[in-house]
Amino acid sequence: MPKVEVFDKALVLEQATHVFHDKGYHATSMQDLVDATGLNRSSIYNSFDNKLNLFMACLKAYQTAYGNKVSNELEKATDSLEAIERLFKFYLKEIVRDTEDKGCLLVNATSEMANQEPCVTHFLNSNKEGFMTMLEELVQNGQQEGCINLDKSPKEYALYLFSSIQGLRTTAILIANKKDLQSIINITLRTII
Amino acid sequence: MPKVEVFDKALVLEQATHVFHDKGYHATSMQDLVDATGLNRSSIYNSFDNKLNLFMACLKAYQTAYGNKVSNELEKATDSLEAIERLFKFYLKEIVRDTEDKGCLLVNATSEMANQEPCVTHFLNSNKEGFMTMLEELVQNGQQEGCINLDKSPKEYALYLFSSIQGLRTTAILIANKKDLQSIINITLRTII
DNA sequence: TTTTATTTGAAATGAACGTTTCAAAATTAA
DNA sequence: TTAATTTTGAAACGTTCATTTCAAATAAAA
Repeated sequence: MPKVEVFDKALVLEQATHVFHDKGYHATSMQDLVDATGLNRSSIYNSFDNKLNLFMACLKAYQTAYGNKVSNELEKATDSLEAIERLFKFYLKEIVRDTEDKGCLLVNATSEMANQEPCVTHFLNSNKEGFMTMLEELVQNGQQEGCINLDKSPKEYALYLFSSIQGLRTTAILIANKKDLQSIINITLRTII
Repeated sequence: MPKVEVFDKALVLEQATHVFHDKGYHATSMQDLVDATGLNRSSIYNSFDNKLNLFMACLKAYQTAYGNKVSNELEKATDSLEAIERLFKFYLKEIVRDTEDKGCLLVNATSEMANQEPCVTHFLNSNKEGFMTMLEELVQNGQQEGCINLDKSPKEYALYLFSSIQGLRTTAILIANKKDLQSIINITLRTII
């Protein structure tokens, strides 16, 4: 009996994500989202309830898409240090691709909303935990393989790398020069070798 | 003949800055600013023209206040490495003081507005230049004094430190733990020693 | 005290905000 | 073909937005 949902939800999320990513949460209006998705207001509210909920769905979609890309990169590596190098290389590539200087949606959400919207804070904390777990495993394996030094614990190095990536993504908004960013990465990685 | 301005402009800027810092630019309404400053709308518009201009004045006030605090810290140091250590210690202190998890106003402005508002972008770029110049001098002196290694140029290390601070300020929004943040700083600084 | 310039208060401006409403269109199962 | 259910479109909802208006209050200069 039901008329079934006709639009491509993944595509709609992608389009909405791009607007949020470009303008931020508060500067994005529902009209912007209507324009970007081509959907009717009613359809958006039918599917996502409200603006914040749609934003949360965009955060999750962004996180998933990035997680998959990162996983693919890591699988190519033959050792854990190379995996970390590939991780940074991947971010550098993303930064260079980002000609609109949008930065990272998750980092931007941290700045704009982490101290204001509990559901965003919760999401970002979970994301941080997952990312930290991945980094810790990489560091631990790297230390066992002998390609990462033992000066600090996997947890400490993981947090250092996490913070470095956050810094890189913010710095890259102001500094487009690829060589400069590569230099930051080189110095960062030399620390753990 | 003129009736002279009666309110304390520095105080008003401080109050307005706090609101912008807490909620971000777009989430802050003129009503919020009226409430926070106690000023009448007309007085605000008389003195600052519009919301964006008031925000710019807040950025400048914040930058000046921070610059002075940083200068005071640096003067206490006996060598350039200690100066850099004091710089990071100062940021850590600021982070711990920031119980509302507001982060850094300038970093937040980079995330929220650098790709949208040309005047904000211009301000943040100037700020970056000034900060980089200071860091470069510190590194160069440190290298001449022999307390910072010669592996990389002053410019490269300065950018690395700049990016590290940006990362620290964003990471600290999600991670309140002082010990963890101190660990990040230790690893960062060990790199240049 | 009067004149002149400025600040203030309070209300009003029109536009934009997120969200709701509801009848019409659309689609599938019976 | 009819009945059931959902999506759609367009308009309207009340609220809030940044900004303007303007008369009244204020204060220094004449």
